[in-house]
Amino acid sequence: MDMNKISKKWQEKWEKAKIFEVKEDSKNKYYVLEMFPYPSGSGLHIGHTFVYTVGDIFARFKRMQGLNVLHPMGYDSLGLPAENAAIQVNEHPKDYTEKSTKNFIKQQKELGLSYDWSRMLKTCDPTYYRWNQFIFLKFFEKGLVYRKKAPVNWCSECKTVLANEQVHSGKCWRHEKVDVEIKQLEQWFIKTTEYSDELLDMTDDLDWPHRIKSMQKHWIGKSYGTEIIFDINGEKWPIFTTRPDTIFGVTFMVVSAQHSKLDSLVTPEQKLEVDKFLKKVKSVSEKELESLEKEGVFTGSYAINPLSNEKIPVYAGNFVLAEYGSGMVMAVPAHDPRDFEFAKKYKIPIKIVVSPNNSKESSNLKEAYRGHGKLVDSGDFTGMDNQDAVDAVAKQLEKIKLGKKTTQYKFRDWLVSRQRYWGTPIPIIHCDSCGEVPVLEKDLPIELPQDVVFGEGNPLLTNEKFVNVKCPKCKKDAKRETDTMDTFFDSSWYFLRFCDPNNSKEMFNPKKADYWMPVDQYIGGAEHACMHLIYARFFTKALRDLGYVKIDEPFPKLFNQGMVLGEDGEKMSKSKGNVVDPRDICKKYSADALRFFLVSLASPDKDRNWSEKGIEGSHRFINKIIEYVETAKIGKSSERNQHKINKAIQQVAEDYGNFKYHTATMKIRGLLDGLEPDISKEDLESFIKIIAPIVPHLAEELWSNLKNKSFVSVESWPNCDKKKINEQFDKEEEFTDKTVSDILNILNLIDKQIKKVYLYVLPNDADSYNLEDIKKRVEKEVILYKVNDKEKYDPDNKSKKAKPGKPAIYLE
RNA sequence: GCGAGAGUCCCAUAGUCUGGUCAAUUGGGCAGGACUUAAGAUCCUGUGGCUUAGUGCCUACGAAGGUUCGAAUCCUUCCUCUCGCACCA
Repeated sequence: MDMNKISKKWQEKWEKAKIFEVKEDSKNKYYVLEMFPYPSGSGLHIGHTFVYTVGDIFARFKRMQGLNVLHPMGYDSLGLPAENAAIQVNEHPKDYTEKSTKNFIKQQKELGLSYDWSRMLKTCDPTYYRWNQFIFLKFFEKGLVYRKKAPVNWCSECKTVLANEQVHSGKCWRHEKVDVEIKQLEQWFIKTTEYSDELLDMTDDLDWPHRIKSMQKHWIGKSYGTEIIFDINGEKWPIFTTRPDTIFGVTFMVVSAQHSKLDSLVTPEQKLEVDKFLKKVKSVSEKELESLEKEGVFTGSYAINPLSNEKIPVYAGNFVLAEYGSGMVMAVPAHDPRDFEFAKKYKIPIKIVVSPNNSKESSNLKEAYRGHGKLVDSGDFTGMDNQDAVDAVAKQLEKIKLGKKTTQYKFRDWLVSRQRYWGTPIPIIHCDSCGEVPVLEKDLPIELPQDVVFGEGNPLLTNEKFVNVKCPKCKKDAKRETDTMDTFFDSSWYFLRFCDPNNSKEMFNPKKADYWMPVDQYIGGAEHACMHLIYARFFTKALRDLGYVKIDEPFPKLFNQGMVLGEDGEKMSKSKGNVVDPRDICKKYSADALRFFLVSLASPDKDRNWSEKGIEGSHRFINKIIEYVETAKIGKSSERNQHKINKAIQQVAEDYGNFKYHTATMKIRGLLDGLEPDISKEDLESFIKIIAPIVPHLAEELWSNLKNKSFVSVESWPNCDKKKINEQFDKEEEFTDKTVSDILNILNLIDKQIKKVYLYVLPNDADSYNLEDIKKRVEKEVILYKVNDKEKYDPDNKSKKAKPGKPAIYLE
């Protein structure tokens, strides 16, 4: 059997018969989706192959279970890497992307993935991204989009700003060597924080891997505390603290060096010092900032402690985040390690206000005390347990209207504008008189102009026709926004577009979205925990509140597949030379062998190492399947076969449904191993159906060889006839194995020439041994007696040693 | 530091939720055998230790304790590893 020919044949037949295309109907729907790829020039890598295989097996299984399965595929084809790659080879990003996408599609088809190709979408098509623009405008109308000058993350390699989510440990998510710089720039933001609470609360109900949920929760990072208002120069400055109980220990304040109102705090005498400090802070990246020693400078201003009325100096510091809380903190060096470090450095007094033993001596304090204790030196609160004081102080502040209990989030609004070409143009026009004016809906899409010059700065600025426009409001000369949208905007709603991908009137028909959504099973890598998965959830909620969808969550179930590592257990990389190209594997062995191998290695959620020996093993197994089916005697199934098949129908279904493909392959191996040649057509067909989700091409071929006209891919999963399951057969297998093992063991131990093997079994067990099988395996003549057989040949009187499941043995 | 997860017989992996049927699944490797002129493919067997005509015993599922008649499986503590977040006040 030429597997490659077969694969191609069936791929063509599937496509021609459109068997994976679906419409809304009365059947129960099931939406299976793998995160769509970013099509790169280098083609599909083995990791892609793996996720799509994982998703495809699931989709195929659900389809066979009779569900109306939507399984679409698309391409996240706008974005920076394509732009950069295209520039490097001196091509236009559009042409470059088109080529890459074509290549991806070709390779995916070669894997036999059961997509509804009629729904294929590409985010770089204006027919798609016009709806990005539409959504942007709707968000704008609703007040979910705004422009603001803020300290933002800048990647010098990407030459654009980045969202918070795209900064990983101070580095650009795409350039692990590039430190992100903080710049003050005017940028577009999406008010993702509007949904902080809902995003946080609803994570609990999601059927997602623990760690993804915990990562998201962390990312949103809700903390409960108290807002306290300090008076500085007659102005009210709120700060956020989780430790209001230590308010009497505040000996200084620190405002972020990036704080927009820092200037107003700096006195003329301190201006020089502060400027010097700011210059120094500016030149360091966020990453360095983290490892850096805490530094600061006195601003010259003083704050008034609302409870003690003490006058406390205000510093500007490099360790306070401008964007968290109010960008200023109250510093309690005795009870906070950061404040302690700072106070020691600048010789600021340290005042103990919480003590486990009433001690107030701070001069020999080695580190901040963060434990519990009684309040000391704390006015009316002195003597109170500090945990009780958290509430008591908050209450008191509330009473005098200088504070209140509140919550804070780490989560920030999403910075969506990018100073690059290959993205969705932001549909806004800047007018000197009218300000930021949204493009009219009828003017959408704002298409990306082809004619631009790539070089320094945003290429879109080089197309004057694109930039110079009339203001939609006052018709005067105006400038088009040249920033484009973050690529994550595109992927935040593509799953909705799949419900109605060719609609040119609406972004999707609401009824269709109602039918298909939510995505019943989403599948993808963990790297998107705090990026795509948060944005997509936000979009769904925002679109719900705009009336476009009815669901609250797009992906109630998420499955994270593991990584495919190189043979050496390292991440595959060109420099390590451990890269495996799926195309080569397909050619050498077949798509089915690759699919089978990838899922047979380990449970799909775990990492796995590539193994050349392993793929050979899978290839061998596939040949074994072919060999069996071709030599099977079709007629009536032996009872043992009926038992084995029916048991497998049940067990494998359970494994497929729970992403336990690895154990499914183990059971399939076990099944084939024990199948006898005599089998009914129906049982043989069941066997083919069982393997079909993993090795679909082979299954179709075997299926059609049985003179079936239909596609096994859309046949229904076989019914398990429980009456046919008879554990006696498993017992027999076990007894037989053990007996063979025993006989061979004895043969090994003695060196007599043996011709005959006599077995003496307990009468009850007599049917539990497969004598033929034993003969074949020990390659000797075997004679079996019941122990109570009067006529038996037993010169050594061995028969008395027989036990349940264990015959007595005599050799001669 | 905080959070999530994991540690099983040469390697990988199943079993852990629902304790006994577990020296423990499956693949790979290795070893022996069958087939073959030979090789390959295929098939059978073995692969913790000692021991034995198929037996029995010991040691074992990261370490140490505990619960139990009984633990790879439940509880406690510890160690190691992986991943994510990280000056969030």
